Formats: sequence, structure tokens, C-alpha cells
Amino acid sequence: MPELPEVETVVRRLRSVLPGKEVSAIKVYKQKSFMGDIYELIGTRITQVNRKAKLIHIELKSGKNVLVHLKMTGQLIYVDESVRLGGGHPTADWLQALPSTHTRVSITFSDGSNLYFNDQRIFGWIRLLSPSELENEFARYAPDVIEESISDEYFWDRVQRTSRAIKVVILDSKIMSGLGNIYACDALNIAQISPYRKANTLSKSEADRLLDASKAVLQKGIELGGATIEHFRHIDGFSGNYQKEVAVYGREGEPCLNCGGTIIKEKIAGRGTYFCPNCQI
DNA sequence: AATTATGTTGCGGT
DNA sequence: AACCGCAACATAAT
Repeated sequence: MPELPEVETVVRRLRSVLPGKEVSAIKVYKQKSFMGDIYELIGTRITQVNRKAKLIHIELKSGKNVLVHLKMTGQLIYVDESVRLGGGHPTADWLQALPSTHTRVSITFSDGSNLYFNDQRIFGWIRLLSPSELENEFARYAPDVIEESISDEYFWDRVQRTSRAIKVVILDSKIMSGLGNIYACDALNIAQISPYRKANTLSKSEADRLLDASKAVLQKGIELGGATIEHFRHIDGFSGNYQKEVAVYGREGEPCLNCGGTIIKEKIAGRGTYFCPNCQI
């Protein structure tokens, strides 16, 4: 589920509550979801929260690092005393039902607040890593789409080197990180390029257009607090708003916002792909 | 009731 | 090496 905008939304909110907190207890409900020794975490304090690609990096004063990948259905939900007291909080009931059947790990802080890692499908994980292990993990991902190093020149170079479908290329985190299925479909629609096009058949101006659209959809996603299609939630249980303004994702049978054509859904590289066959050439 | 779908990514095979 | 297809898993919808 979560793509770059959703992860960024979570990171920004975590950054506003976690730094300075001391870990007092951890519960691992599902072994597969947590890799590391929980005793290296207990008693340490959080210094920073950052994001790289779709990874959430929580840095500890001890020098260790907590790395979280939400994969398809992961959520990080933060519950503190103000939520417990209710106080008209719109999602208070939902928050107070935690831990739930989908809670895989919970982290308790010394002030009594809790961070819950929920993950229905158990593809996501939390790992405890040394600085060098963290570097190795980060090195597996190319820079984020929205970083300046992903320039028109860089993208054009990579696009020319492969005949894979362009949709597969923009989803490839070895080329650039951050786009997932929703934002990739939307970027291709905005750039009016067919997801089936072989990458090396794009013109320079098409490649520029597609990179621009890719950066723009991710920025818009961040501004709207991510897309809540099914599982994604903010750390306080609220939904994002991007799904209300999607270009094509989930809009099968509805009109294309570019040309009024009818949006269709086909499977490309195993993923449901929404696009307008009229204007996406 | 069985089949198909789901936002990610890593692996094993060609 | 590049590329493709599927598996990891739970659940909801057809």
C-alpha cells in the first residue's frame, strides 16, 4: 500500500512526537515482523525520524537504528494519554481497540504512550540495524524520484537503456524510488504515455514530461496526506486525501481527466493498471 | 465455495 | 545481465 507520499506522511507525524522518547517495553506478537534483539532497544532514546525510499528510519541515541517497511498493509499508529481520554477524538474508538488482531509489534515508551505496528498481510517488517547494516540497506535503493539527483538527463539515460514497459521502469527502485502502483498509473496518465510503451521508444520530451509528472504526483500526494484506499492511515488513525483526487487509479469506466476517454484496467507485469487508451499513446 | 484481487519487493529461473 | 513471473500472507469481493 504505502508509497512515498504515505510513508512521508507517517514520518513527518512521527517526527513530531517520537524524538526524545525512551523505549520501555516491546511486545512482538508475530515473530516474522521483528528482526533483532528487543533488549538492545529497551532503555534507549529516540533521536530522529527520517525516510529513504519507502523505508522509515528511527534513529536511537545508542547508535542503533530501527528500520520499518510497511510493504502492502503496514500501519504505524501512535496512541498517547490524550487519545486514551477520548476528548472527542474522531478515531478514539478505533485507537483504543489496539492492540488488534493485526497488531504485530508494539513499542511502549516511558511516558506510557505506545506505537503499534499493524500489518494484515505480514509482508512488512521492523529491523534493528547497526549503522553499517543501515547503510547497506539504504544502498539497495536508488534516490527518491523527488530528489534533484533524479534529473531529466539521468532519467533519459536510464530510459534509453531498456526495452521494458515504461511502467515497469518507473516502478523500479534501482532506477528511482518512491513510485508505487497508484502514483505510477497517475503519472503516466498525466504525461499521456501508455504504460505499455517500451521505455526506449520514448522521445526526450516524453521522458521529460513523465519525470515531471512523476515528481508532481508524489508532491501532490504528500500535500494531501497520502492516499487511503484500504489500509493506509495516519499515525492518529486519520485517512489521507489523495484518493479523492486520483487521475486514474481505481477509476475504471470513468472519464479521463485529460480527454474524456473511458479509463480501462489491464494487468501489466502482474499489477492492475489503470489508463486511458484514448490519450495515453 | 472457489477464484481473484490487493498499495511491495525479492527470489529463482530463462 | 536483463528480464519475467511468482511467492510471501490475510482478507474481501465476485
